[in-house]
Amino acid sequence: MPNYGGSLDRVFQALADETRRAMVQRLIRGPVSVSELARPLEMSLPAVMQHIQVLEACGLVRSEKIGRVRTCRIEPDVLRTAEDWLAEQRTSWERRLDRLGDYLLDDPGTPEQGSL
Amino acid sequence: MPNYGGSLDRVFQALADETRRAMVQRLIRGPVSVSELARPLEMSLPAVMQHIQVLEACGLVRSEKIGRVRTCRIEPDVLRTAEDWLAEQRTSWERRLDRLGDYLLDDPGTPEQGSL
DNA sequence: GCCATAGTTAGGCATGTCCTTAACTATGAG
DNA sequence: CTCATAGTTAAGGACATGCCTAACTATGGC
Repeated sequence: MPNYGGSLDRVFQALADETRRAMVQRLIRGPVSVSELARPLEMSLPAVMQHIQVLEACGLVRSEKIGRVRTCRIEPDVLRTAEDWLAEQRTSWERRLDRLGDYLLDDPGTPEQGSL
Repeated sequence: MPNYGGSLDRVFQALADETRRAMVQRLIRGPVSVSELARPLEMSLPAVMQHIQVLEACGLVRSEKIGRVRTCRIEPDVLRTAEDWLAEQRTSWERRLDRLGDYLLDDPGTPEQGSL
């Protein structure tokens, strides 16, 4: 069972914004400069910068400045961390359903309750 | 390719809080009353109620009041929606890495750039 | 009917988020 | 050097979030 630290807070928070999800989807296709990232977005450059900072703060994105161009790239590990947490919940749910099914087949007396 | 609507905003937002993730984990184990949900949490009941409302608003949780007890249960579909989005990003990333590998093996001239 | 239990509503406060404009720095082209 | 490009910093405004307390309603046990 992974640890997840407090980092899930920041990752899910980062992904809870349409603009930042669009940025992630763009960066999945390959590294890109700040102004290239900003181009399809209808907002000021400082606003874009702030989104990038949120993505960097949670480790979803890394960036490097060469000359006057900052190039951003995705960091897929953190994306995986979030996916893992969700998968863990889903499998817990599925295991519970299985146990519940077995139980009901065995002794169809009392309905479900609590941890079972 | 799924649609995801604007619902991902609310789901990720809901999951971006430690307390609400703890609630989800508890509810995965089975349906539970409001005060039972509140017990392990160090906050007032109204605060717990507000968290439940957030979880219900994004469809992660459904609840039903019988007598004076409100019983909450998880709604796993929405959890799956979030997981699907993340999986989609990851597989896009993996496919891109594959294409990149093929390309570099084929003609190791120009480095990666843009959509490739 | 009386009281404890379970939940709800209302109001308020501190902090966080998302965006803006204005002014600024640094780099590359000519 | 001069100018345009690429990005950055600072300050502030509008609104959302997460929590609280106080006061309230509804139900069930006796």
